[in-house]
Amino acid sequence: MKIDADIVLIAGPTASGKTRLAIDIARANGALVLNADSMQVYRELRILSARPSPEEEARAPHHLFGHVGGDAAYSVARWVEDVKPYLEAGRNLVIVGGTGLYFNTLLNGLSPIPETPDDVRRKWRDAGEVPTGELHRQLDPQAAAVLNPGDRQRIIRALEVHENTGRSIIEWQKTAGKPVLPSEANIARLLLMPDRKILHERINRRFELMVEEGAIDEVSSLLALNYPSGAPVMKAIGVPQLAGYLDQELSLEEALEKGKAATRQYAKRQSTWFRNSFGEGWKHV
RNA sequence: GCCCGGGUAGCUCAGGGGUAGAGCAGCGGAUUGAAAAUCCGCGUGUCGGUGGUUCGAUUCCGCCCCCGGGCA
Repeated sequence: MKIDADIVLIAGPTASGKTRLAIDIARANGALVLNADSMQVYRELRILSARPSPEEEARAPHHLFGHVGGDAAYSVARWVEDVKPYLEAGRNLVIVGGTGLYFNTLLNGLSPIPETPDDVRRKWRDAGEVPTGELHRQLDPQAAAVLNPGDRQRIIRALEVHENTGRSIIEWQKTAGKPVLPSEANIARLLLMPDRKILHERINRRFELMVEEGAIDEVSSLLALNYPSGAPVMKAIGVPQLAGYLDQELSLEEALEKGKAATRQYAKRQSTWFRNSFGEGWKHV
């Protein structure tokens, strides 16, 4: 399937068929496939993150898949830095994934907030015992007015930015970022949005397939690395559930059910994002 | 066949003469350096069927059906 564009963006919820479409287009377009999925970047999760198999990767060049370790402090900012060299090289690209934030950043950029040094970041992230409501009370007035009192992750981010820069994150965010994609490029945006019922069936089947293909061993190897429990890779869908099975807190049946449910819930959040943020300019395929 | 227990939301179950709730599942929404994260919102229902009592029955009574368990 050839697409008349230098850069093809493919978005869609998990299990919607992105990988296959990306490979087809990359082959037809002579493009390379870039990953836009926040979990497929992690080396340790090939099966559970539904990363393309070695056979699939052999059908077209794949980049930014499994290229970082789960102990890395990865983020959308680092992902953008990883993508830039490919844009500068002017290659034909297929950028595929399910992370709405990554696509938004590609198209709109990030506000120019200074990077938070590790010590400041750690100070707030390690505030484990402090109740979220207490952290919310420590926010600057602007952030306090905007952030939900229960939204611990955004509260912590706002606190670290304020401490590091002396300015509210809300102020910083008023400065729009610069789009990452070059304005002169010919860009096609494709969105896969299968019917919810069909998607659920595919998700359920795929989770069982993952376990048949060795997802439990994958989790057990990951656990052996002793990464901090808060590391993003440890929160990937399927990891906590299968870890629960390995710890004998869940039966295999329960772990499967919880893993499938978590995946369905994730697909729903993705669908919400795409439905409401990816309007104009995205073609449903 | 008889005796118990039970049939209430998709699932597990609570309730009880004024047409019903909880958890899970599900649905809607937000989303600026952890984003597969994090957060906000929403009960979606012939209360097994059918007669009766009652102003009013999902609730009480009768009969029937179904599912467990026990006795034969």
